[in-house]
Amino acid sequence: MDRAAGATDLPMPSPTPIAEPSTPSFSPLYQQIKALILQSLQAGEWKPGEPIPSEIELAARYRVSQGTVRKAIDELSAENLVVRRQGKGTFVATHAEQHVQYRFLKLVPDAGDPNTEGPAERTIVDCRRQRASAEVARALALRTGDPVLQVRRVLAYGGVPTILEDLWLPGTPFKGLTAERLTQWHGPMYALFETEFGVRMVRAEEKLRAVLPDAQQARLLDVDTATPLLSVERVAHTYHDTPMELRRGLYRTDTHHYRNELG
Amino acid sequence: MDRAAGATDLPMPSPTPIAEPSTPSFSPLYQQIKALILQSLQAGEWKPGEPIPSEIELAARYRVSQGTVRKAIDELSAENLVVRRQGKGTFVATHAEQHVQYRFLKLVPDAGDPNTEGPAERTIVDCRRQRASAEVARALALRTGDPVLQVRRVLAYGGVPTILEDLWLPGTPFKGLTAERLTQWHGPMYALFETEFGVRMVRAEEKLRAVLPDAQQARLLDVDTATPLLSVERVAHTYHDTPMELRRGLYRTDTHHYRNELG
DNA sequence: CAGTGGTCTAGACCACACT
DNA sequence: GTGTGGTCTAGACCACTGC
Repeated sequence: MDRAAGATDLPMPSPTPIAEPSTPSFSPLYQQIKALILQSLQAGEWKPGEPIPSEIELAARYRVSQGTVRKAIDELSAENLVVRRQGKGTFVATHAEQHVQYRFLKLVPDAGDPNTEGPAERTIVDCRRQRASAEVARALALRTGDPVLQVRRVLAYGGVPTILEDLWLPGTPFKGLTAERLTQWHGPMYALFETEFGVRMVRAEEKLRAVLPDAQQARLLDVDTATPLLSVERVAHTYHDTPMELRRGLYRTDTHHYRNELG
Repeated sequence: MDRAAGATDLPMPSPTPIAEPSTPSFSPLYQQIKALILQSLQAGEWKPGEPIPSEIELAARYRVSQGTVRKAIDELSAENLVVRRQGKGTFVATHAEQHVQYRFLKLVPDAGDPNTEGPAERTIVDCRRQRASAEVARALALRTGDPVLQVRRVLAYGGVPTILEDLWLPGTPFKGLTAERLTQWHGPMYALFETEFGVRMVRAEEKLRAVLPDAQQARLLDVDTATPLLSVERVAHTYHDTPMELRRGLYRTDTHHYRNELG
């Protein structure tokens, strides 16, 4: 069913937006608008932290009613791609904001709230360019042998090493990322990815397992090899579900736990 | 700011619903409607799986526009308390539905999708009434010594014991729950809670840790005591965030893993 | 004050499911 | 066809922000 309409009547809207790029399929108007906004988001038309145009402006731009734009933004907001602030505007979400910092880190101390714990002490153990193994290539949608960047780091709380992480990043988007850059950066790593490389992590999935560390891992976390650790394998995605990071974490769960909400 | 209004003008709505019970505070109209619907839900006015009144009916009942009811139901739907079905109606959500069965179980097989795995083989190891320890009482918002029901069971997949669970349930709402009832029931345990005891689990939070089993736990899971296991402590809540179940699970993660989505 | 998002209404039409 | 939820519009007013 085509929705094309000769807009002659007044209450008869023209549900076909004049669309800047062309949208292929047919779905509710607000979904099309959402897709268009998403494109602009991905294209970097508005940067993280910046306001996007007001609902009225967007309604005019796409030739739809404000209510339709509203519903599109509602969904983007529900997906944490955008943040609404009454009286001010709608802003591109960012990992740099104080409120939602470390959104993807679910490890919290057993006692006391995560905010009083203070930031982790970070140590970059290793940072090297290399070629993607088959496994890494699959996770990052690359080809085996493509250049990747591997980072290994330790996070400690109150002097106690608690998290050991290995990261793999696709080489091309992260050209220029060095151990020094990582060391000097203060704040969430994903915020650095945004500001320095224009890569915004939007969604991630994790696989959790209980494992024993090998000798090297045990040493870095200051535990013995019989201490069970929480293994967290994460694939983080940017817009359009493009995988952009593989992360393997080992968490000590003697003083912390992984907190999860089930809706 | 009071919203009371003498509805004389036409486009001037009367945002104060005639409200059946009285709603205490002041919030957007649709929030008040949502709260009213929630009350009916909790009171069991409509049972799980049954349709709630149509949007038009509810709009008439509460003296608001359909759009306002719609927004209220939108939120209830987003919170999985209610399920909309186009052309049919809006239904009270239930754990008995095929599609969202085992919504709270995040353990999935490493290979193959969870649906082909088939249902777990369930074994009730223990089921007894006893008095709440301080710890259990705190989790369930009871007093120490209050009657509780404790259940221990093992879930196996393809003959391999994979999950060992201890459950604590408040004694009063679950009066009459026996090992026999549990054994004879086929389907999700939360579905049994709904149909037999009118307790609908709505939300839960979990704390995950990597641990080693004690001798008895190891035996029940057919592993040795050096095998790291995923410990999952869950508190499940019914309406209004009332805790109704404490569950401690031990998951084998050699063939399965705990899958989590980060938005 | 003007501009933004947030709420509410009213009415039209569409898509879907029963009967 | 009737009734349900789903989409879209238009317009009014409210609440918050910042000039």
